[in-house]
Amino acid sequence: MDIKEKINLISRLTEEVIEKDELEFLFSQNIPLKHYIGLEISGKIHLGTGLVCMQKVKDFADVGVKVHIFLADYHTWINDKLNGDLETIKKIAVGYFKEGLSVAYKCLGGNPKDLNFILASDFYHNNDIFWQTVIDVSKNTSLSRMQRSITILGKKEGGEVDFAKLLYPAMQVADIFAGGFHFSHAGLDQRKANVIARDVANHLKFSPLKIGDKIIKPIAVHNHLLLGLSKPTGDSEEDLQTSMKMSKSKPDSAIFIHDSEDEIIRKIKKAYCPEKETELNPIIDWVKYLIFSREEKIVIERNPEHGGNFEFRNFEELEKSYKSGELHPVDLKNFVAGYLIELLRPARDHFAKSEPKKMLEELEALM
RNA sequence: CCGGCGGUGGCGGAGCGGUCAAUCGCAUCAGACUGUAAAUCUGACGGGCUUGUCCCUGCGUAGGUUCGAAUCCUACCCGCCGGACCA
Repeated sequence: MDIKEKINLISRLTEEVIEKDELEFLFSQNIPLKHYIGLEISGKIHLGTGLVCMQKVKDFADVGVKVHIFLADYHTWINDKLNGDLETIKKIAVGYFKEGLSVAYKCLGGNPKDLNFILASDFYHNNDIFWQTVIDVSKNTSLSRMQRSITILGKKEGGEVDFAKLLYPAMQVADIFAGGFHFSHAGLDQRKANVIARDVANHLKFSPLKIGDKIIKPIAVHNHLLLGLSKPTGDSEEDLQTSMKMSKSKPDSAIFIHDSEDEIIRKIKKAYCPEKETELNPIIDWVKYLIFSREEKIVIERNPEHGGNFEFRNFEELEKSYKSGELHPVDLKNFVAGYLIELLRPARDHFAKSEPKKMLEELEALM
């Protein structure tokens, strides 16, 4: 694969790559490149993580970058998820979570053996460099900036938090440097951490990121955040933005990788999906990011009485048809539900087996 | 540790001695309307059933006062704010 193709693959369907110009330099270096994505062990794996993030992970793997999934148990603890109990979180991380991400990767056609999992607490154990880097990052970042950055934990800016939460961004940034990762991949919501990483990159004493003698900044790759299935609400633009994201805490706004066929159908059926409207329309969003990310062409079935089947060769064609009113929400929904049922079959089957099933049930008992 | 304020249903938030299972808003669920959803309207929304001017549980926890307490008193726990301490 030539460099141009690599750059295209890494950049495709992302919200942004900071800075895209630096990709060419990196790929031309002929050194092993390392990718990182940190994930909190916050609950069941939904399609945002399982399919969108993992698709990008696969893009990295496909261009020959070594991919690392950082199971952020400490961060999860700080963020009070799963009862804020570190031992429980660890167990779920190396059990359910690892299992789930692997099988999600498989759904996308990847080989789970390519995934390198790192448990945060293992990584931190007896790791002076990491803790020194935490302090190093902190010394190069102001308190107010850290306070603003708590949005990466899903907290409202300016909200009340315990002090540990202010440690979180510094730890996340330190993960990148202490691990020596060239690519910091995350959802767009994690932008603040990655921007801090780039801002402090030239000032770190303990573990600057280097190629040869040259200090480089980690390249931030931010993937799209899938829209939730419920109607976005809120007065301010900001509220609107947050309310439309898929969220584990809103049970029916998300589909989980192991949801049953009936659940998938039920959730899609009750999904917000205004006719002719393609902005803020979750079903349209899903078609773009979950389906056209992997299909050259799709055929949508439609009752002959409504005019017969459709064939679309790219998202733009579908979008145009939908906007015109030609493609009806119900036909689109049926297609998406059917597609997801097939795509997720390996995950569903896997979590029907006794061991994984037990892991899932243990997790559900905690929520 | 001291002081102030506060802890009510999934959430927000009324009530401040009886008529309180607790106004109201949101969320949720069901139905009507649309080839989906949304919006709108109707109903349900602590639990139970024999569905009733029925029973049980209930307003941070434990006691107390009172014929009667979510409402008053005491202690304790938790949260926020301020202060004190600071080798």
